[in-house]
Amino acid sequence: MDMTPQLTPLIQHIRKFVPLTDEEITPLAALIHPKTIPNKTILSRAGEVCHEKYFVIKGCLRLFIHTDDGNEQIIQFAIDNWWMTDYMSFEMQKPSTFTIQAVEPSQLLVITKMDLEELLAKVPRLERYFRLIVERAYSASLTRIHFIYNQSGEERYGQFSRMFPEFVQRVPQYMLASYLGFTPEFLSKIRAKRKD
Amino acid sequence: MDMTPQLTPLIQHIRKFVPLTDEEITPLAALIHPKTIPNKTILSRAGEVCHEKYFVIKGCLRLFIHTDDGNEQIIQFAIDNWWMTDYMSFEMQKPSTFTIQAVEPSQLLVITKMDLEELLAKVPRLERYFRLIVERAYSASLTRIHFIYNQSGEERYGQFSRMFPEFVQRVPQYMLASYLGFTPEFLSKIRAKRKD
DNA sequence: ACTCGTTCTTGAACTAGATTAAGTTTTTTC
DNA sequence: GAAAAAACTTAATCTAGTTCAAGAACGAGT
Repeated sequence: MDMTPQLTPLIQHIRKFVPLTDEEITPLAALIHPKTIPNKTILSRAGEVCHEKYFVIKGCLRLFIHTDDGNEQIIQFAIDNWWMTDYMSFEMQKPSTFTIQAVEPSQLLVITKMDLEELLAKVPRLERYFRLIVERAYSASLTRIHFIYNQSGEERYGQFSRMFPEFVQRVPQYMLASYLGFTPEFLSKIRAKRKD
Repeated sequence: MDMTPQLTPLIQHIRKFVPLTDEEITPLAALIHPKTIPNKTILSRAGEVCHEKYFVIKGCLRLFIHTDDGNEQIIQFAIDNWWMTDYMSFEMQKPSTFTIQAVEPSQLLVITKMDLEELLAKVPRLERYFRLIVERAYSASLTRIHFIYNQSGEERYGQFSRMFPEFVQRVPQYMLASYLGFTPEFLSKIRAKRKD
């Protein structure tokens, strides 16, 4: 019988990267907490220290920055089975430049900096898990830089909607435009062109 | 007396992030090897598996991708005290999309995938070190995406040369242009404008 | 079902940066 | 130290994407 139904997606995710015994699940369950939040909930605010790390079970988060001209630039989305935090702020416990906010009603798992350190002390194997996770995220972001430099906005949109067709439906278009690095007006034009 | 003079910069670097006893240095010294290479040496080639991870003691590496139109797009530079590898290829042992090449005569420390796994087994604390390193690199690359989206080429160049004034002298301008995401011609114009 | 706020669309005028091509300067090599 | 190769500059033309402005469609709450 499973004592930690909410943790299941995370445990499965961890086991894709490192072995995890049943005893090791105990401290995990003690230190990580489920949290259900409505759309638009702000989890971490620019200017404040980011104290928590979030694992998305279901839903969607965005990490964005306030630009000089008063807009919001979306740097990252997190959907099912992604960890999200401001790594810099979280690790150094310095004020964050980013804001993390829900873009849909979402089911999360949350762990604080303090509890994560305790967890890593108790289950050192997880250092490896988190290393492998970040390595993937880093690789992905380098590839993203390559695409930003070498593809037109239209090509990036095409590729993105081929890779995440359902996702394009889920978030407002102006957020997609922000993430892809162009204006909502331009996205509108791209879509108009494709319709015929 | 120091038995491992070449490892000193790495050991100092590691100790900024995690404690490291003298006994733990022994496996480190046994598995990591110094390597001195001339300018333009190719360390890892697109299409082949990237078997090694490089720590730059002195010099400079670049990681780039061959674009469809036959150019080279520089994704990352590595200078003193940076690790460089194609994380995706190295970790999955799948063919790499990137090429890693020296841009100056360089002094490196090299470790193979196999030896790294052995090292991590012997000194598990290093999992944490490598995690913290990649987290920083990941944060930096997200911030870079923000700058690419929200600053003009000229602003990016200005900021880059303020942050790394010596570095701008060291590498050819067309590489800088490639890294910053515009053409060498445009960089030329920026510089002409600044001269007066 | 109506309303208010949010999101999406369209078009005209504009600009940062690309492209092409030729010429110049600097560096490397024999 | 001459010749070849690599790196940098300049200028004219062109285009992907921005900005601004105004209107249309959608959606959630009462």
